[in-house]
Amino acid sequence: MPGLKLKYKIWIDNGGKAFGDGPMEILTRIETTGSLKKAAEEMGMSYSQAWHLIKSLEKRLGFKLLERRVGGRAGGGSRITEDAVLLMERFAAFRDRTDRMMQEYFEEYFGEK
Amino acid sequence: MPGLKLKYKIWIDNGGKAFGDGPMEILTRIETTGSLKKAAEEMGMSYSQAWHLIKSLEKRLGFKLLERRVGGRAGGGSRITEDAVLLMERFAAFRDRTDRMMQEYFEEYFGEK
DNA sequence: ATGCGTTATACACGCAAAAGTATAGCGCGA
DNA sequence: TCGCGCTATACTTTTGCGTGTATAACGCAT
Repeated sequence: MPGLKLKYKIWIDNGGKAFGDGPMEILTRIETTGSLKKAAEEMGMSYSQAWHLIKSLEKRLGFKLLERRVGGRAGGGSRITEDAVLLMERFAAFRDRTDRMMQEYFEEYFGEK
Repeated sequence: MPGLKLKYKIWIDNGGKAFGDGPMEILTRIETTGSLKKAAEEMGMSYSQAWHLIKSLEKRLGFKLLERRVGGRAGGGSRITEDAVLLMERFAAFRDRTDRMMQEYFEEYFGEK
């Protein structure tokens, strides 16, 4: 069976998607740009979509991911909360570890050789 | 973070989904019913959807999953091939092993305790 | 030879989810 | 006090996919 590859999606759930790789990327970009709008643009997604995403995540997680600032010279901006940082660290560690294991197992069961 | 659960989807890919839990269930039901139509009905999916699914899987896998019989007393029927049996066994073993590992790791990183 | 139940396949439809559009509010700095 | 750029949110549009419908072929049994 040549060419077959393993693919998978992992997410944290609480009555719907509460966190995953997509949110991870958005939060990372908010961290560097200081703005939800800029983060969305970088990822080629609409601001409203990104906003709805963050909103639903916060609702399902039960805590805030962003500290918002509205108005001001630069119009405002957003920064990620301490809770968000903690969640991102945990998720990244979990995801990296499972990824290594999965690839190893997959090779074992479906590898060429 | 109470109530948070791990969810994930795993599939084998070759330019699109080539195998996963859905196909696994269909094939299992074909095995017991001897019919793609009956298997689809049991799962509450339309025959055309089930047929398209099997067709695309076979195309991506590069081998046949079903031995079809058209016509005859009972109208015909389908049985799964030896290749399909082998694939199902491997996938089930892989999936069960990864599932145990993932739950264990998730508890480690996100467990209450 | 006729009917029945299955496989085979094309085609049209509906609906829910995703994406875009529009509009309002905010607050600092010029 | 005016404008700019961001957050906030409702509303509209689109699109992809699941689903149903229709039609044909097949072959065994009666």
